[in-house]
Amino acid sequence: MMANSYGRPSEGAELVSSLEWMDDDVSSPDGDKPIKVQRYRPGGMGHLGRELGSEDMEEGEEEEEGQGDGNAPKRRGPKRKRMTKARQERFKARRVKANARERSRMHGLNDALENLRSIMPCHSKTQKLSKIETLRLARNYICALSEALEGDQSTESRAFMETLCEGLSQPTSNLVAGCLQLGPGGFVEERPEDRNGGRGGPTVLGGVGMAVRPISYSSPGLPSPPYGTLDSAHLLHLRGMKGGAYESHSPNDCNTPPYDGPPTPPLSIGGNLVPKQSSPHYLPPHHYPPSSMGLYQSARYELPLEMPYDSYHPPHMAPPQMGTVYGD
DNA sequence: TAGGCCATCTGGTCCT
DNA sequence: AGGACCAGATGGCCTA
Repeated sequence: MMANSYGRPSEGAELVSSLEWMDDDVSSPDGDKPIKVQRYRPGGMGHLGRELGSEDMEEGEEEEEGQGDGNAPKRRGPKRKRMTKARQERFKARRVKANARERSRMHGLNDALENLRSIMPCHSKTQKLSKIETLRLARNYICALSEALEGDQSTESRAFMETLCEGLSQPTSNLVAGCLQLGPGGFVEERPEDRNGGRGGPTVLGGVGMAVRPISYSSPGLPSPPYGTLDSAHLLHLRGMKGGAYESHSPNDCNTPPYDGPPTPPLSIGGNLVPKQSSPHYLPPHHYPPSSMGLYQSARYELPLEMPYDSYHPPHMAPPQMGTVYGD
């Protein structure tokens, strides 16, 4: 079997699946026309001569009407046409073409998704956002920019970051936080507490108008990383709470249902991956709760990093510097 | 080994 | 009839 770069079956793999199926006729609620229900039996190889359904019967074989299990209800609906060799071939060809079209369609969809990724504020070629996270982030990005345009918030504000992180998984939130902190054009100013070994994040000055620091706060009752601070993504757990500050009432507003997954650590900074050990604040992956494996997968990549490890501090580490960096 | 993500195949439905 | 779109199912890959 041919395999593409993902190790998946590709061209030429048509008509091969591991499904064995049977047709059942079930009356629709109005009892009018029957609904064909396929019951899958995974793993069987007996499908190989059957994947074309009843149309793949031996030439000249009549439909199984009245055959087989005598207790089985008679098939309703129009009698199927006899399957000739020519029909078999046409059916196969049609299926092969349909598969190719479907592949092509999905590739187009993926290309569009890749284009979307490329304009996301934390686009990274080494740490690819999953499809669902790309869509969530895109939505948040639009909302955040809209609010910024309306003058409600600055792109440097904490609110902007919060909007951006709404509904995202913790790793993605951290990725966004990291990228906005150390994004292109920005530079990191080492603060005194950093030099003294204190816990503090980098301060971003200048840049592209997105110098945003993730929020750091204590949160009783919520799972928290060992270092005792949380970034803005943890606010998401409060958003869905009844009467909470982030409760959403309108499907049209920019609130996003909270992401229910457990918190996970930062993995990327400035579009690159966090080094596995070099940062004094780096927490090895096995210390994290298992979630959002998609981004973990990217941890196998070993960067390249654009900044020295020593200057990196996970977003969690940045204590609030209200009034210093934020726009609000 | 479990769980997340993904590509692919497939049949159904709708539309032209 | 055929194409586009969709959702379900499946298996591969990867990481913890």
